[in-house]
Amino acid sequence: MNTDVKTRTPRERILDAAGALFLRDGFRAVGIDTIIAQSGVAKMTLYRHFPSKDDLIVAYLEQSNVGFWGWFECTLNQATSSREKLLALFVAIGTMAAQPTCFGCTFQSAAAEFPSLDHPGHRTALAHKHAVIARLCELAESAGAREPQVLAEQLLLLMDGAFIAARMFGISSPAAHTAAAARALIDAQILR
Amino acid sequence: MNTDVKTRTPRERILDAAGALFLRDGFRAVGIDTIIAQSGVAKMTLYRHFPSKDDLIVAYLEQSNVGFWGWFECTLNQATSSREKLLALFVAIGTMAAQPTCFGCTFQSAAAEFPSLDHPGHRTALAHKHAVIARLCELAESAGAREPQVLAEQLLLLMDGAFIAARMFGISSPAAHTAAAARALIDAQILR
DNA sequence: GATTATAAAGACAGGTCTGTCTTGTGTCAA
DNA sequence: TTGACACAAGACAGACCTGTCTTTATAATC
Repeated sequence: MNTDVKTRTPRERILDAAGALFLRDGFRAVGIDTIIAQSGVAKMTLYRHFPSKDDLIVAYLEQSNVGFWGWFECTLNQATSSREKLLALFVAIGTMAAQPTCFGCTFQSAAAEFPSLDHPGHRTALAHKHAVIARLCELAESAGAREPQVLAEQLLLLMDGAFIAARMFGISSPAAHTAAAARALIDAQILR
Repeated sequence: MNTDVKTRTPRERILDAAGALFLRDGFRAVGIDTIIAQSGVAKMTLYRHFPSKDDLIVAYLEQSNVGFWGWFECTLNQATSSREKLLALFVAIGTMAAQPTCFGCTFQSAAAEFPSLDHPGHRTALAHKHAVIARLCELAESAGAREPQVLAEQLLLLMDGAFIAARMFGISSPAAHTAAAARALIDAQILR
């Protein structure tokens, strides 16, 4: 990552610093002062780009969403058939979530820390999860699942279980068995 | 629930009020003042029973743990064979987690809000999850699973996925498909 | 009845949080 | 050159947080 103060705009530095801190420590636990110290930016600069902390949180979640889909589609592209794409995805999720350095899913954290469905952070996180279900449903349907929507939602449960395990367990995380579990769910829905 | 101030000790009232608030709003979001207002107890009374907020959080988690195991074993007792016990358990989890009134798993929230493995709240929550895995492993072994530990950890992923879905989604939660997913995981490990 | 323990009510201190304001500096464009 | 703008640095206000202290009332025990 390019950390040069000169070649990166204040907005980028703020979002990167806030993201790393939010992901690691949580949204409520990280204060504005910590973010400006970490990003080397003045407080007024932060509040010019993001009128409130909630606005910063939403902007960070939207940036994370973009990054997520880049990783997601890149992982799918490592396989050819839809079925193999799903399997490859959950191999990647399991591998990532089983590493002790993984902090879990930031959208889960946002929804958990801001339980109200009206909170902009919760709404952004929920929209992300709905989009994931929709994309998994496309893949499930293309792979010939009997009930694509059901398989998609089952796989989301598994994916989110792996991410929360990544946050709870350090080493020896149950997330190591994500891929095998996904294969069982897929095999139960798609005849080979 | 008995809400009579007279027939319940201050300690019980504190734990019940704190539990409801922690579960609904999160640990950091709920302040001591809110807890004492909700439980109708003086601040010094709270601090006499629980020297710090962290102590209160741990006491609440331990009480939740006891309640969880009561519900858990009671649910298992509705079936006879180990295999049917597992199925009944995940039917119950799915039903509960799909209701909009479900706030998810408080141990997940504790671990997510206190990411440090050293934090007493995180440690208590993690111990709970390890105990769940151990109990699921017993059941899986008794049910004849090829790899009981693997099945137990896969089922925990599913269970935690259902709980986080309960917290993220209001209505139309993917948790509705928990039971079917559990059945697929169990069928893949246990020959009928 | 006297003593002791427990609890209610609330003031208080010290810290942290978000968000605003001021001041000074550098940069770019007209 | 000059005006407009973005930014750094930091003081500041007001709210909220945890935890302590004091005062008063009540209940149990000797």
